[in-house]
Amino acid sequence: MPEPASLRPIHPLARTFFARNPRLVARDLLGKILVRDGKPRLAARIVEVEAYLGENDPAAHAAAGHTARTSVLFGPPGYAYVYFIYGNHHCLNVSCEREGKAGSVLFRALEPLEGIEKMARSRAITLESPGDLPKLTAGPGRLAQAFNITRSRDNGCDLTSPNSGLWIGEDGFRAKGIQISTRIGITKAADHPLRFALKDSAFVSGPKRPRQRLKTPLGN
DNA sequence: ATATCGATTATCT
DNA sequence: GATAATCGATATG
Repeated sequence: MPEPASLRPIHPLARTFFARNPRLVARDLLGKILVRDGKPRLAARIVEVEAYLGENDPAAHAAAGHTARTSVLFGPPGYAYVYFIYGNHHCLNVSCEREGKAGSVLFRALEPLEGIEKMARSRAITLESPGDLPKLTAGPGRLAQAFNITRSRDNGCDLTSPNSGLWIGEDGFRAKGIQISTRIGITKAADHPLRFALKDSAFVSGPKRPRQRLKTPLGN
């Protein structure tokens, strides 16, 4: 698989970026880049995220209150909240708001940019065509596996600092179209428009054609 | 000490 | 579209 042409330099985001309402952070994270330093470095553009609004959001883990598990969510903004789900998968969030006020953004899908072969090895899949690329990072569990993100290794790490080895940056890319829809895989508070995706990205998770509730026009 | 369930994925039909 | 797999956090006794 060919590696894409070299990117513009990637600069880390400031902590103030995350010290806001999760919906704003979620929207603005589209087009930013998740980086895992190493040999080679891994980099992938954020194309799908979901906002979780904290203690008053029944779908958020923070609704359980401040426990050992949710501690990072109630801490300062810009830190990784990693949880383990369904006995198999890790998922990555970044904390938002401020110390004492929970809120986070779940990373749901990425477009691979650098270190694609390494991601494929971590995912234990063989890339046979460009059409296989979404299998690397389309879905929260998949992207965590591609980046070797685990709770023991990464929970609580500072995503604004390249020194942590896992961080979020920007390269000047401007998101063009943004698709807003309801969050996936939850039962509580399921009907709020808190899922954000880059329109027309082939790397977004979930149904290919976003479930169209179009009514058939009369006369067809 | 034990039971429940989940911010998912892969693999079927 | 449906479902099995799998385990840690949490609630309850």
